Amino acid sequence: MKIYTIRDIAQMAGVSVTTVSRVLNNRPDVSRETQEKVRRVMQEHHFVGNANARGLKQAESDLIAVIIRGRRNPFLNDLAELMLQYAWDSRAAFITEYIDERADEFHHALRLIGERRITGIIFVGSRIDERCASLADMGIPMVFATVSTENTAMARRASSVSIDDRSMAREAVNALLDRGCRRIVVFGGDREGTDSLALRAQGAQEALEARGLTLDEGHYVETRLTLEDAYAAALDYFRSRPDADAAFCMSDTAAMGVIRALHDLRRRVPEDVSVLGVDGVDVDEFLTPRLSTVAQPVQEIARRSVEVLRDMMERGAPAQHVTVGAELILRESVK
Amino acid sequence: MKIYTIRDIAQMAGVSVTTVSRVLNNRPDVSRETQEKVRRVMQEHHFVGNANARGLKQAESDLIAVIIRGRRNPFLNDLAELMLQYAWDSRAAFITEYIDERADEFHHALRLIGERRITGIIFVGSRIDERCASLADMGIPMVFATVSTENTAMARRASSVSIDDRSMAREAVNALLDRGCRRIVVFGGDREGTDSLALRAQGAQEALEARGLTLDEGHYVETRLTLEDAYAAALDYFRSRPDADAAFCMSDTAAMGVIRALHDLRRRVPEDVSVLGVDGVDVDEFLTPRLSTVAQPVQEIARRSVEVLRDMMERGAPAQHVTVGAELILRESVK
DNA sequence: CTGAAAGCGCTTACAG
DNA sequence: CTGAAAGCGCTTACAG
Repeated sequence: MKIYTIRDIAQMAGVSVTTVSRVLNNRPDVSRETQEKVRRVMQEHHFVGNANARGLKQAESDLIAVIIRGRRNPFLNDLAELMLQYAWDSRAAFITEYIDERADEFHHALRLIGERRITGIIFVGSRIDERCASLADMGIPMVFATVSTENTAMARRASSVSIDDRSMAREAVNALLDRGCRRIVVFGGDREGTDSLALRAQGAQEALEARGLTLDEGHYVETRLTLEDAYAAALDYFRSRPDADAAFCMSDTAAMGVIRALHDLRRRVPEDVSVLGVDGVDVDEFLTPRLSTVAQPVQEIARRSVEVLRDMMERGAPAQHVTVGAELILRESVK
Repeated sequence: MKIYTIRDIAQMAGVSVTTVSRVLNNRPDVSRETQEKVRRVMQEHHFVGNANARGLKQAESDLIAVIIRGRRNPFLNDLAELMLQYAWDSRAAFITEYIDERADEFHHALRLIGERRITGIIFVGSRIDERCASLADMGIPMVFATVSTENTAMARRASSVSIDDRSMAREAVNALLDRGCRRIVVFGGDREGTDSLALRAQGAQEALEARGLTLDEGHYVETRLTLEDAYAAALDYFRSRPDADAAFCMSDTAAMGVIRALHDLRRRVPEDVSVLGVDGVDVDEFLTPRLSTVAQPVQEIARRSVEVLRDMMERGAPAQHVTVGAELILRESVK
């Protein structure tokens, strides 16, 4: 078995490389016989075009990069998977690039632009890095999925598709309050800034304040939203605060860690402490107790992100900010 | 902001493109001053080389593809992640390619060879497709991670790094038998063939037969190893077999589905039914009950896979078959 | 230590 | 409908 080039195929089919290229790209201006002949030869020899050569020459073809923060985040993985599905019928090619949770997305994006000449970017689960605006200035359309850039300096240049994190968090905490919980602890990330986690912290605080309660530091636990870190943070918190009666966790993964910590402290979920997560991943309903969550509409976020990006790429549409609805799903983990 | 080429840099630095290329590739034969000058210009302009052009020309550079079956499998994701870490200090570049669980890996590999001119492949969690041997004939070294090709027709051409699935399964079932379980059900995949799942089925059967028990069809449940399918299969099975006292599941994910089904049927784990999984993913110890498992040594599999592949690529080493040890970890889900 | 030139495998005006 | 030729941005002998 050998790797054939377009030139080999041309020779074997008795046509020019130009013609083979045309067939390869499904151009209409090739006679049916020629087309069939070339196609037959290509198939016989398992011909696959060299993407490097194609990418080098054909700079105007669309190549979209989906940059995903964290290979091990099931929610983001699901989202990326769905995007690729929605992208399937698009003329553009998609490549996925996983970056470390703490990596610099600006740097990675810049590299992909130089190295692979990508022409559009979807950031999945990224932080908001204002430097990315300079990429938009290069004429690279981009959309941030799951986080809103609407109230940032790059609002007019970078699109975003996200839930309304703030009102979602308000609603979530309200649900806990409505069920009689009063001593609510929040497990979240950095409260500064304008990213999803900061907005959720604000929403939670607003809900509490509306009922005359406060979210003082002691009831806001800042942690990475991983199993390990959330578990450790929860163990630590609940040991000193045996009276807490509910936990609002900013990811389902964090909620799992928190629940395990509560079990270890012999506190029952939901009888003693109600636990509510965010994201809505598959595993939620297979846990014991089944995990309550604020489910993000993954399908819709995926679909809209691809649509918005293509609008920008194909029609030169301006940046848009799409807000999609989240759904509060109460299961066994909430009383 | 503009995308600069090596030519732009050469012009700005007052040298030839050849020299810029040399600096870019850290060749020693460039004077220090020239080197610094060029490097400065590159940095100032955020220069990033075009990977297409490089890949087109430099066919002899090493590009390794890690082909992962299933984007949503946490175990395989972890494995891939670790491989990339071990690969970090290697001179070769790695690209990851996720393929659908039921996709044709041969086809994908062939495409990558043609499109990207990859020079080595690691199949992560793949089935054994004998057609892949023809890729080996093209001189593309390959290693199958997590599944052994030792007793297949491609043993001499494709390496593999895996646990001893058969004896591992024997040991797992023995552990259940030792704890007094007698009516053991196995949730696994296709029993035909020589892949990991078939080997595990054999091992389980051997363990039972050694004690005069049999693994007849009724106690072997064939299912996809997903949460949903394992859950449905378990619900179905345990409804008609209320006397089963243990379940050996061929993945931790499947075990989670099985446990949830048992809860729904009001059967206690482990008091009524012990449950044992395979893989050893992070989430296991955060579940309730904590999941017992046969942990695969991910780190070692990742490291050895990269090593074996590099041996083949750099030293032309023949195909090797590495067996790594699995570890039985008994936690709360087993009585 | 440095540069001019050929060429990797394609695509795309351009000409017929 | 078809082909000859230029060129995408690099790397790499080769010559100096």
